[in-house]
Amino acid sequence: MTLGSDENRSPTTPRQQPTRHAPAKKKATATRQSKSARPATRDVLQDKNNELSAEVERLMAQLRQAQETRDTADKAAQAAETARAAAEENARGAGVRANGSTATRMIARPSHTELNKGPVGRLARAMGLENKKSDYLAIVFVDHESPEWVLLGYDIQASVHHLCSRVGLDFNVKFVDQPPAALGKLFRLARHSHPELERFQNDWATAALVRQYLQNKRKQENKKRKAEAEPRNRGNKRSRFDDYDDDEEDNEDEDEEETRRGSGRSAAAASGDLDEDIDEDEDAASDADE
DNA sequence: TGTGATTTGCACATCTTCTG
DNA sequence: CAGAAGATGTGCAAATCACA
Repeated sequence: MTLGSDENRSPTTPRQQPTRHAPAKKKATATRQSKSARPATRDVLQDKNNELSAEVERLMAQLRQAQETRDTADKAAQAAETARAAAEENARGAGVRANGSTATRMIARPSHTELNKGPVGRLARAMGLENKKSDYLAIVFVDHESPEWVLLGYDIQASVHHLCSRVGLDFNVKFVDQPPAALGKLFRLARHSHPELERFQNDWATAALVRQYLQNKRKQENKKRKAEAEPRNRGNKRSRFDDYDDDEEDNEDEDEEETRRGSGRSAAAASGDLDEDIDEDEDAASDADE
């Protein structure tokens, strides 16, 4: 669609010869205009219309070009990603073969139903570690050639738990509400610490560990809070006239809660050296990734 | 487009394991 | 042995999917 074009004109309408100063269309429309219409205004509007048409054409061309550029870039990125994945897979395969362990294959996330099947050890089983409790629960020393890497001597689970606080996850917040940046950082660090975690598509195993950990943490927090509230509520029956004090205490509780949350959040983020550690880890991880 | 089935994530309760 | 920490079972709500 082009504004001001002649496309919509009836084919029966004879095209008038354009003059140098007054285009045919203008003349044709002018004859149909009422006498009260001002020719000067019409000309200005028509000029404006033509200008806008040209602008639209220009922007459409720009858009087409941008889309083409983007498509090309997308294709290039996709090709690069494929090549990178293939190279990683090769390297990993070579490493595994060198260690004499089993061949690597990506482990897809099991469905909820699948995960819930069976008596115990759902997560470990889903991760393929049901027979390797040593990997899942006991200590696995990672190859630590990089001296700045500090997560040594932790098992997968402990590493993930440790990373939860290190990246500053808020234990009062649900998994889905955790900042994506923090989770991304956690996944990256976990993969760097335990390369076997790379086998799990989209870090679902790490996510499951984090989810479970957060759940238990919240449970413990709630339990603590209940326990704290219990003795105060018990034997503390008040009359209706104590409303004022009640409110004040409620406020105190809220302040306490806020402080607790704040300290919880800042426990990981507030200490400067911890942040530095995380940054260093991140750098190390990204270096390693590259 | 409405509806039933399935999946997913969560809270809560309970059990198991570990630790001092 | 008690308490802490982690794992699991159950039920619920919301999201998603498949189908008439």
